Amino acid sequence: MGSLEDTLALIRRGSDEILVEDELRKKLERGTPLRVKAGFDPTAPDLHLGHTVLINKMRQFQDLGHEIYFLIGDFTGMIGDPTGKSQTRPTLTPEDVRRNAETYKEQVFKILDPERTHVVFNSEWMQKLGSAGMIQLAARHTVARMLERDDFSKRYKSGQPIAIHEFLYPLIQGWDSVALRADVELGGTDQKFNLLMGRQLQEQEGMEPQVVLTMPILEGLDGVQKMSKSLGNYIGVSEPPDEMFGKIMSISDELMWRYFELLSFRPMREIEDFRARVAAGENPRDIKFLLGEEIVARFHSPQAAEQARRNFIARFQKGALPDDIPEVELQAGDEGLPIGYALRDAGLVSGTGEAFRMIKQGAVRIDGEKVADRNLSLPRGSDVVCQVGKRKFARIKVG
RNA sequence: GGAGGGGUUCCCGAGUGGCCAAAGGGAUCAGACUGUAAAUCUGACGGCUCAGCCUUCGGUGGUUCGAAUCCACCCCCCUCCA
Repeated sequence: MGSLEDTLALIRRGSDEILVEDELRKKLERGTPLRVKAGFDPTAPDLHLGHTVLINKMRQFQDLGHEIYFLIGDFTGMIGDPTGKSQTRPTLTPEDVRRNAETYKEQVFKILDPERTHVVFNSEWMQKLGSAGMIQLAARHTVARMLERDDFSKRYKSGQPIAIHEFLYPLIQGWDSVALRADVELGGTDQKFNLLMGRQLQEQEGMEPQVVLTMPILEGLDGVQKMSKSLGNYIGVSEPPDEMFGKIMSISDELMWRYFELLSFRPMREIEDFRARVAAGENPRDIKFLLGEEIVARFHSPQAAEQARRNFIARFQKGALPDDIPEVELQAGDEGLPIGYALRDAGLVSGTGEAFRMIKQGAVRIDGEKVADRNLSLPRGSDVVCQVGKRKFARIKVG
């Protein structure tokens, strides 16, 4: 480890805000490992790259020798974090929460060192708190102050419902920091309110308040909304290499720089150099290849990354078929299998209505030949590759 | 508890008796152009082998030849007052 200033610079990289940086400096000066907390709501069973922005930062703290508390909000998960939501979220059943939490644990260790990570569940102390304790906790904050939170006030002003239990969420998250005696809490910028709650509660408990470090929210594939499972604009860390690579290639050039900044481990200096090269006329696609390879290598392997790039080039630049086309065996009557049913049953379209629409739009190909006749039937014994649009393929065998 | 406003297709949001499967926007999908980019343009966008038929406008029942639109009751949300 270098000097204190080097450490601070490293921590600062990519972060949005550090509250309060002087306090962090003092904590670091003590030389003892800090207790670093980050909480995750077990609502989404799959981690995506958006989550990894934060996890990467946790990893960084870990590498600096600090103690990481990976908090799974199994208790709060039953409430559903209202942050950034325009409406009340449905609560999860204990079953959902438990199952999702398991998946979280598996996936997070693709980045964090399991040996040096404390995985904790907030139900541990929240269950003990009991209803009386919960009421005392609720008494520590006022409605007016709660309504200061941007999304609450927006919802309130625009006439959207806010359920009372949603007010409890920030309080519980803050109480988690008390229970863990956290020195630092990491979270997305949208978590700022909740993170600051921890400082307040810790001070009330006579503890030194935690330092709050916020990380930017990663935009999803659309480049506008935040990456999230429910919006479908995400890249999951468990996705197959080709999928992961392809999704990265589909982002806009502008968004690529954002991804470099938040997801790449390359030094900023190197990224600036890429920018210069693109400005000088280099095809941004080739730079995007580098990003795609780095990400795939992180979650799979360097070999998989290279293969993904080759597959991508073969498929989209040279028009080759993907090599992992799903096979479907379908039964036909004497007259063969009508194309509409074939496409539907192969899962290429949602129904025959969509099948006909796709045919009309010229999106359907069989063995590379464009299909124009909606009354076409696949005869028995057919073994053909059907394609709908650029991305959906299936090998259909008719029996 | 009282008064008022509202619940429309994935989302937002028009629509107050037939011309409504329901404007417009967003999202999405497809085609063109490309770098599977982005942006843009074109088309589709409840279901169905589809020039037609079937099922939708919080729920249930009613009025009517005909209801998203009118009536009754119920459920839910919001605002103000208590």
